[in-house]
Amino acid sequence: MSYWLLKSEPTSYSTGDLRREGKTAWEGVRNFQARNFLRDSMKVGDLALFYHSATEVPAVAGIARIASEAYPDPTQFDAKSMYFDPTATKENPRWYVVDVEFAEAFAQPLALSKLHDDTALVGMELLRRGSRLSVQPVTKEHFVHIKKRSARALAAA
DNA sequence: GCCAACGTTGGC
DNA sequence: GCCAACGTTGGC
Repeated sequence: MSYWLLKSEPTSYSTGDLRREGKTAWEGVRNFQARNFLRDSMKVGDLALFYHSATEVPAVAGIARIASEAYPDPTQFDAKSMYFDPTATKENPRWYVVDVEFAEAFAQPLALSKLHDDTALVGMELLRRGSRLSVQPVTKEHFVHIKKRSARALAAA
């Protein structure tokens, strides 16, 4: 079983949205490295940190569970979608999605600034300067540590 | 809004 | 295959 981190701008899709819907197709990944992780390495049952990016307080806000194998991203074929890709064909899709389902919303999101202060998280891809990868692997140790920190934040609140 | 870092495209 | 130009991401 593997661990991941998924970025989303909360104005576009947040942990609250996932909690409400229960499950969603993780659409719109348009970076090859991120796609390869989705398509080739994610397995049903894997867990992912749900990260809120490009927002006032960037933070890990919850946990999602991978709920399907990868399949072609339907938005690449939809001329009306902002994710439309004219180079993609049904025979030769370029972009993929997995379904993700709600697992947990942190009572108190763990801010990026707090994560930067945490010596247990040294080497985490998210904390690398200039890191933009929207789908990234997370070590089990880092995943467990962040989950524990969120539980402590909950207990302290 | 600024801007550094990064990924992709396309001319050569 | 190189690399400049461009567009995007995302923290601040």
